[in-house]
Amino acid sequence: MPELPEVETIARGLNKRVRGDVIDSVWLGSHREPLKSPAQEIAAALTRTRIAQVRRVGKHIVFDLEPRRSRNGKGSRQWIVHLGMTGRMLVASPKDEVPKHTHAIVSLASGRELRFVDPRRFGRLSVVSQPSFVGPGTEPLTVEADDFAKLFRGRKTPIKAALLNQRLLHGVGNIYADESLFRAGIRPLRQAGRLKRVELERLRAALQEVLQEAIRSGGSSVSDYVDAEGREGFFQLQHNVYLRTGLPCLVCKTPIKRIALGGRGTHFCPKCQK
DNA sequence: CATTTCACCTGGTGGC
DNA sequence: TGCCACCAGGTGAAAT
Repeated sequence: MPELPEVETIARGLNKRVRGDVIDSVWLGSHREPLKSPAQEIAAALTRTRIAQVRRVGKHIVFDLEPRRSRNGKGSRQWIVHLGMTGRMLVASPKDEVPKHTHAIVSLASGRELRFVDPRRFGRLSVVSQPSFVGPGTEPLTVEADDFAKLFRGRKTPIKAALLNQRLLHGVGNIYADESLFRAGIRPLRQAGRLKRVELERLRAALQEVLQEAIRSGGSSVSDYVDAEGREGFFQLQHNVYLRTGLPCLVCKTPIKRIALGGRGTHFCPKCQK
């Protein structure tokens, strides 16, 4: 569900609301899919730790946990949450009704709860103990021109597929790949390695603009997405191509085309994008 | 390696 | 109303 702007919005909201709070106890549901390690291990690693901060890395929410001051403490850990397609991470009150598909409830010393809800169960919870969690790829918001160009050098795959590859740029998903290619005037099927330097620079600028604007709008709520407080984003109102199949291009009125690329719906304007 | 395809899930929508 | 096909912010394993 959520891409970089949505995860950024959620992580900022969580950081604001639960930074400094202490995890008292953890309940995990019976479905195995959302857990990357045994429930016991995850619950044990989280229980009685303080949340030092919450941040985003790629599409992951990272809770930096302060080490417990016990003799056998293993040092600092991170609780890593990936929301998959339909995951939500919500700050709630224990009095609030627990929605269907709730897979984890983390009770905080402040009396509130963190709830992980995910109907499709593509999301994942894990705990790592590296000092700093680094994502699979390069951060799109800050990547510079030379590094950006280098990522695509020699690649025969379509540029859209390359944008979705988390080992290259992490955080870009289907909405913002389509939207940034539209803004850059580049067709999704163009071979990544054959893009000219000026096109790559247009693409980098377009991608960073569209991600920043989406963060300012609190993300795109297409179906499930809400932030940590349960509020929808509104960047979907500014989409130029995503899910606009057959509708007139907002620039030239040509109907927006939809193709399947690597199993993902891909939307573009056949006239504006070359 | 790089690239492509498909399975993993539930739920909403639209056609008949 | 029901049934069915298709679609959906994502990955990761297996095949090519």
